[in-house]
Amino acid sequence: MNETFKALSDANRRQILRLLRQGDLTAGEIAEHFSMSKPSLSHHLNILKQAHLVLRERKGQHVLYSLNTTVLQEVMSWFLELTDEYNRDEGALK
Amino acid sequence: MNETFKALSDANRRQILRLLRQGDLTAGEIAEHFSMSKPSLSHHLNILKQAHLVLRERKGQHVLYSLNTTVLQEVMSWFLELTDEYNRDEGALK
DNA sequence: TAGATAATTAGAATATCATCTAAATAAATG
DNA sequence: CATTTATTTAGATGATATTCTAATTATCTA
Repeated sequence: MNETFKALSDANRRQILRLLRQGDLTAGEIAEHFSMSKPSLSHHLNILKQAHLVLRERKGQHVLYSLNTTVLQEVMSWFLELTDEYNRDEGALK
Repeated sequence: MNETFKALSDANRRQILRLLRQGDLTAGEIAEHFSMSKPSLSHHLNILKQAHLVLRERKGQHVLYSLNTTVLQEVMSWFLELTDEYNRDEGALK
C-alpha cells in the first residue's frame, strides 16, 4: 500500500494515469504529453509499474502501457475503510 | 490535490489517519502510538493539517486532532473518475 | 507568578526523489 | 548486417523530505 501511495504522490504520475484512462498508450505517446525528457518519463512509468498501477506489454519496437484498475480499486477500499463509519472491519490494508 | 496525495504518501501519516478514525485524539495521545520524537510527530500532523486531512482544535493545554472526512471523500472522487468507465465527466480534480 | 506539562518551531544531518545527459539494449527495415 | 527508431539503464546533481535535539510558546495549577 505504501508503494502505491508513493507512486500516486507525484502529479506527473497521476497525469499519466489520467491519460491511460482514455486508452492504452506507448511510452513514446505518453512522453508527447510531457515536457520532461524520455528517461525521466521512463522513471515515472517504472514507479507506476512497480506499484502495479499500470501494466506493461511489449509490442514490437514499442512498449504499451495500460491502467491496472484492480490496484486502483484496492486503494479505493483503503479510503472506504477510513471514511465509512459503519465499516467495522479492522483493515488489512496498511 | 497534490498536497493531499503528498500527505498520504507517508505510512506514519496514514497510520495517524487510521487512529483518528476511531475518535479524536490529542497530539500527545497520537505520539504514544509512535516511536518517533514528538517534534517529528508534530511535523507530520502539520502536513496533514495543511492538506486539510485533519482538523485541529486547541483544548486548553492540549491540541485535539480529528479526521476531515470531506477531503477524504474528494480524494475518493478522484479515484472514481479514474476507475469508473461510465463517468464521462471530465475531471476538475488534478 | 513560578513551575510543570503539552505542543510547536528552529536548525541541522541524512536520506530519498526528480531530473538531466550519455550510453546501452531491443526491434524493425533497407 | 548496418542504421534508424523506441525505450530503458547508469550515473550525477539539485531539490525535498524525514528525523533528531534544543529552544520556544501556550496553558494550567499550586
